[in-house]
Amino acid sequence: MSFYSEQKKFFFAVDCVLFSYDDNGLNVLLSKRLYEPFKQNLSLVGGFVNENESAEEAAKQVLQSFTGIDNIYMEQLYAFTDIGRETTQRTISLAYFALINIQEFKQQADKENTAQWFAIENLPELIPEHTKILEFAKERIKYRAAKQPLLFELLPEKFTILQLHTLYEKVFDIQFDRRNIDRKLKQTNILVKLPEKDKAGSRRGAFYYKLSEKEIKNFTEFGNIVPLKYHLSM
Amino acid sequence: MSFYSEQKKFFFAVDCVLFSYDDNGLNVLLSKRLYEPFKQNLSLVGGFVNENESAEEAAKQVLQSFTGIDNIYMEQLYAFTDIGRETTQRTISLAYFALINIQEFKQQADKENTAQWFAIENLPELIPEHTKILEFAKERIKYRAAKQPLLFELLPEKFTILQLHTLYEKVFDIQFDRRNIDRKLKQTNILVKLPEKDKAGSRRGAFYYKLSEKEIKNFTEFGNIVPLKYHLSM
DNA sequence: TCAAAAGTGTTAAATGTACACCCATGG
DNA sequence: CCATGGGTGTACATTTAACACTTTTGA
Repeated sequence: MSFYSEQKKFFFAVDCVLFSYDDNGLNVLLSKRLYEPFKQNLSLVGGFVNENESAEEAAKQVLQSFTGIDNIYMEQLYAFTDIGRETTQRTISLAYFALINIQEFKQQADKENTAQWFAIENLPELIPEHTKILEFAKERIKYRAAKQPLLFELLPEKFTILQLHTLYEKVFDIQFDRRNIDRKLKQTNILVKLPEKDKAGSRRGAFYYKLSEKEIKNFTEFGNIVPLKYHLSM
Repeated sequence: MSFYSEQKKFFFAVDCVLFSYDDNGLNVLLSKRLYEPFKQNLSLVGGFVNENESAEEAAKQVLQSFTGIDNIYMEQLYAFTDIGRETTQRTISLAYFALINIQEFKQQADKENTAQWFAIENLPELIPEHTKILEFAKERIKYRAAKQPLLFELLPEKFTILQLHTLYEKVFDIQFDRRNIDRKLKQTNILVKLPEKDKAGSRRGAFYYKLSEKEIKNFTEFGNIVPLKYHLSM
């Protein structure tokens, strides 16, 4: 096609901000870069998009290759297209945002063994663009968590209300009144109380809950799990 | 760079959903495609990204070339990367969303004279991907209009409260109680009442308002200009 | 003087938030 | 029996939305 032949072509990559959650709070997966520029530096996990796949497929593939997990929650974040982002070759980067339950993470899936979790409170220096992408991702997780049942992606199947509550506090970096947030969470009806208790935290024990498959289907939005003033707009 | 040389490259285009507003409601600018595939079909205005520009610059350039306007409100919408979107050549498309005051539109800026406004209620058939992009844009305008002072971009500098109110109704396709929305709009303090009146609509005449340069700087969010139930999340 | 649109206030309901006490249990 | 975290309810403040009458003025 003559019209197309006049046009330039670009490298096209995906960068994934993969979050997990543990006692340190939120973590993000970084890996050592295996190629220039910034070879050996830590960076978000990513890869080039191939001819025969969409960016979404490429991102899924990246995540699968680093974690060994197949069906990871993932959404498109933002496209970064500035020139001179990387010094050697101009590359279009499409950022994705993803969440996993860290208990399902399989380190050995990462053949090169270059990937490592870092607490988001204590990150190494990244290339400026990745720092920016991370900022977008931290906004996005707060934005969604306030409105949608998203944070469950970070927890095991069974969890206590306190675990969930604490997760909200870590994500928002704010303390929430236990009585209010617990009640709101329970009122959603997307939680099913299990007969078992987690006895680790107290003598009395706290009941485990899981997501209700049935209710989650019809469920659309939280009525303000977190106080309105902490809601973001995007 | 040997690593890069193994990677595929892609065409990279921007597609812009440019909205304007008049008595017909919201309009979108479409143009006849000058190249295959779908040559002569109507499509969103767009263009390829050049080597020496970011996607944002490319989109600004597209909008400027079709409208003659320089500083157009614009934001990134979503990247569409599916294979087989277009039949001949695989192209990555980054969609942008933009708003103008139709009174500033200069038809003659469009050298090929291929661009035309269409009421969004009455659009011709577009390629499926552009239909999808438009859906994203219609969501986005509602999402933002509910929270941010965005719709002013569609109006002339001076406007009446009724014009603004009607615009909200067209965007959301809902009737809003005049007493509530007018009061909320005025309470924001981002509106300045002008001494002049628009006498076209009534004997009494309705005061013109304009945006307050001063207040708009500090302004962040509407407290629910439109009822909460009409808010979207993205 | 009247028709037609502009302008404005009140109230009831729902929602959000602050707050404190009892419960169950294992040691 | 008591220390520890688990579990729950109430009341007040704020926000939201429904609703209707008065004003202005040109013809």
